[in-house]
Amino acid sequence: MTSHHRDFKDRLYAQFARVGKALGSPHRIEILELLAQGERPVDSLAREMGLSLANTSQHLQALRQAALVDSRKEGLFMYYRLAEPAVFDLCATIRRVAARRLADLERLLNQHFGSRSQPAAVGIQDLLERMRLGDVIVLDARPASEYEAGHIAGAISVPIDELQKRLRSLPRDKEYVAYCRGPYCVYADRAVELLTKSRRRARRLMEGFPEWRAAGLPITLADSPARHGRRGDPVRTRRPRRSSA
Amino acid sequence: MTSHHRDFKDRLYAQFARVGKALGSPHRIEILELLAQGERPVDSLAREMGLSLANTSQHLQALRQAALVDSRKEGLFMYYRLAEPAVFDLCATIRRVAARRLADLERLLNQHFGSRSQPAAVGIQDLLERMRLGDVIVLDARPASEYEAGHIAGAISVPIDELQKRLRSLPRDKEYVAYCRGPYCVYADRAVELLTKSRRRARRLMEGFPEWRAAGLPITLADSPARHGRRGDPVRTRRPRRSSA
DNA sequence: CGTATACTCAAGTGTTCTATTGATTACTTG
DNA sequence: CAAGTAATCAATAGAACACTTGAGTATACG
Repeated sequence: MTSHHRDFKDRLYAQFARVGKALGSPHRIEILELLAQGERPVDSLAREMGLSLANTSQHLQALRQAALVDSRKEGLFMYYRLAEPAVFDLCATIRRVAARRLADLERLLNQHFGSRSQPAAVGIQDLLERMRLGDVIVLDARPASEYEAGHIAGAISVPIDELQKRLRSLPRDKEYVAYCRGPYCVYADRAVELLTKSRRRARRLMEGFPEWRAAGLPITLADSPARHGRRGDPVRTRRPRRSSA
Repeated sequence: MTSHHRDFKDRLYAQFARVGKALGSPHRIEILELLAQGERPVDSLAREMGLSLANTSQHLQALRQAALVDSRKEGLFMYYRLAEPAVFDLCATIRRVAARRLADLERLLNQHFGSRSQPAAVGIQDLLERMRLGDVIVLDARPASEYEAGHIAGAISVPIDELQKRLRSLPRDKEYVAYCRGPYCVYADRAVELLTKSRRRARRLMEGFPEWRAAGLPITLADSPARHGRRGDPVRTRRPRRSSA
């Protein structure tokens, strides 16, 4: 009975460790954070992360083996997504533990953000309150495809790369709250910087879209599957009829 | 800026992956689950898990590097404990994802528990309700040292190995709820089995002590540091004066 | 039907991880 | 101070892992 019981325990913990193993690679964590924004095809991930296609594919296989992601094929593209909301919880908890306990991480963050002379970040509850009062513009600084896949209800999409040239079309009399992928994403910081330089009041949301969604707050989802073109290309989905462009 | 930014991201995710890596070994997960019951010295962990002392120590170093555990020295013994409650959340989330998504795990559990003809398990809320009504005996089936380190307020300690011989001292007119280390621990199942065989009404608590504590429900903590003797030995703490035993 | 594209697979290589062994350190006790 | 115990350290062999490269598969498109 005892050795049989050992055997059961070993198998049991081996299963749990399958999930843990998948979380043991920096690249795989990054993939999960990206997929938390919405589903994406392999080559889009590979390009963003600077990995080879084959390597990215292999990491995705590893994540699938650990049951952390699912996929769906559409034409040539294989779209991967988080298998369930709990997977994002996993990432968030890891971040929380790391942030609280790892001195190296704190040093790294101080070094990178330390000298930011920005207005304090806004919390999710603060933003909710503000939105109810209606005196705020919520600005999504992520790439357009991520906005399309899902965004905070009522937010406008201004990808960080386009903000500069779209500045003049943005009203001056409102206060801005910019958000992006998460607490460690810099897009919102850059947006706040640009907005502040142009004499607008702006602050960043501390959290990102995934945290907002996980809190069960109102979001707008894509009506059709996400689209991911390469930078600069005209975005193509299935069946592009050039006459209808 | 871009390559510098890549560098930052790489360092950032490397930090998160430090935590993930620590969760990638079955033995380390088991250690964390044991430490969730309360602090323990190295050799006590090693003996329970059937690992060598050196190996166990190394795993603990790995966990410490990932900032998941802390330690404290008392005499010859080095007591390890979870660094913070969020570490248990991590384990619990991993279990949840694995339970929902891994077919292998489901198969393993069916194979091991599948044929259990036991009364349905009780949830934490059910138990709370019952305790308020006062018609239930809450029985802690874990080893005495874990009970001493912390247990559900009002529970009695009946380690599973002693239950058989203590049966006659247990009242027959009450209903029992047995709990142990967690949902995959079998101590409570065995306790229910023995109690049922002796014509008592008994059910197990679905969750274990760590889940109860994580829910913020009332517990009783050790007044003094935990003690872990080897089986059968008289429990020794610091400064044992044989006259006062 | 041929070409291009997105992805996967398989093999190879260098690295990292795990567990063992034996030695060493730290502390307690007599 | 010598002996015993808990734990760590150091060295090592074998396994597992990550990334590359090149080939192979499936789908789309002209």
